[in-house]
Amino acid sequence: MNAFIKKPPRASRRPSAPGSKPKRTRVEQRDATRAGILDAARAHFEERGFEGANVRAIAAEAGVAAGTVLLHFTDKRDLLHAALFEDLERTADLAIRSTPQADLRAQLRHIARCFFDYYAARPALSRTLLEESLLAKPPWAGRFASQVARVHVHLARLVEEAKAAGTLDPSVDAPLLGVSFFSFYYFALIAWVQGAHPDPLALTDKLVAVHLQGLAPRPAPSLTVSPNKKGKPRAR
Amino acid sequence: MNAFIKKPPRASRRPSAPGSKPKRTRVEQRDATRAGILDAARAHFEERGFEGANVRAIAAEAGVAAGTVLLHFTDKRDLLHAALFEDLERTADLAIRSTPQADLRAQLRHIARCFFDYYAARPALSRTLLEESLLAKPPWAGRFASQVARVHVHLARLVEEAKAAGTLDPSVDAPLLGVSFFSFYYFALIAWVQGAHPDPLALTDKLVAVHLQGLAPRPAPSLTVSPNKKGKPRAR
DNA sequence: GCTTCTTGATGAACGCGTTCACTGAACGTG
DNA sequence: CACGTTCAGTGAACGCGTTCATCAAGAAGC
Repeated sequence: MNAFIKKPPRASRRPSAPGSKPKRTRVEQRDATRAGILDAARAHFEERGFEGANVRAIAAEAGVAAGTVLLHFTDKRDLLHAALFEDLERTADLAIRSTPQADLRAQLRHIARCFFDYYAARPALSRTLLEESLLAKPPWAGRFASQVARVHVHLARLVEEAKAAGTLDPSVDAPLLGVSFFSFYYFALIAWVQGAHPDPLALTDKLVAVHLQGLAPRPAPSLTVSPNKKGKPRAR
Repeated sequence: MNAFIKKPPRASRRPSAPGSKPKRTRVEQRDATRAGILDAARAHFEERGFEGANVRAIAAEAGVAAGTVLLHFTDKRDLLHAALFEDLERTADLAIRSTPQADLRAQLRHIARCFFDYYAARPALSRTLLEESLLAKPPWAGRFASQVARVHVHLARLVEEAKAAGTLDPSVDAPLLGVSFFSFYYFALIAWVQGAHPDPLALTDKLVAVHLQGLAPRPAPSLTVSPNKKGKPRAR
């Protein structure tokens, strides 16, 4: 600008709240601005979806300039993740922490339900959140993968427990069974998001049930038999 | 424009090819323009990916204005699908037509390979093509779903044949087994696209193998046993 | 306390997807 | 053949995500 003209202080210099705020450190300032942007982002994204929300409106609600948003977050997608990933992390924590002592099928059903609840609570965002959890680019891809890995470890532990309890054949590959579960879970979620299936939990449970049935302990080939043995899969 | 000034004819009035072209019908013109745009779109999308390609550059290569592209196609995504969906349809046709007479596992492996080859041939586009095949919006969602349904019918037929041949338990739900296959196939493809797994075909095959093992015919509970019976799943 | 450095913030400019007012040639009709 | 209509095509304008030159206030150094 023209150096001879002293510009007046800019309007809304700080993120606005009525009445002046005491001076604060840069870190406090940065954190407060970031928190305000995230709050506004959550509200906008959840209400209008990812594409329906726009950065200028989010910035306006946070009381900052659009450029400020992009100073704190790499881009619009980064903002979405920063706003909502913590909720997904809490969901994973809950799924792990609250897994009941029950048969494996019920446990897997419980875990699936926790995640489905997360998506069901955000219908306008479910497609984008799912898309990103599956196909995000670095660095978020790594974070989603870590989260899946965390749940996967938990699943493998549940599988080992089922083997020890005799409800799964000892030869079952626990990590691979975890991958099967994730396959069913994601397919059901995609079908739900696309409106092709109304109840992703029921579909997941069904697929899991058939898969687990096939992994039930089988008698060793033997001349000794027990008339009480259950062996026939449920017809469907 | 100023009615008193006669504008010279616009440059590149028609989609350009050196030398004048004979007059042609509107339908011919429309189809020729559309084909030229699709050719340019394929080249740009395959080379630079969906986001790396831009509509103005595609239009320039097709010898038309950007607005012309949007006259023929709803938006940039519609252009992508119009450019590449036929290839995916041919891939599905090939997968169905060339399924060998073999055990079910080999047949499913073959089908998966055909589709994986389609994605592998377009590395720059694989993520977007996969994303769209899973999560596209109408009307393309319907088209992708129809295609999946077509393959699903084929899978169910293969499953019934396996049941008839005695390699699957008669109680197996053929459509549900098809859904399991799609779950494994998509999970493996996502893992590949994300760089989390180098060989989607091997992963799919592994998941399918375990699943099918669990659906092998089981002896009815009986006092009669055959020492030759194979029954233990492969340990992993 | 002053000077210099660092960094949080700004908002206009830019790139690109999309819209739309306008153009002109093909088409249909009298 | 003339003329009104239809529609393929145009490209500037617009919306929105992102960039970047600039500003100003906190922090560090002397």
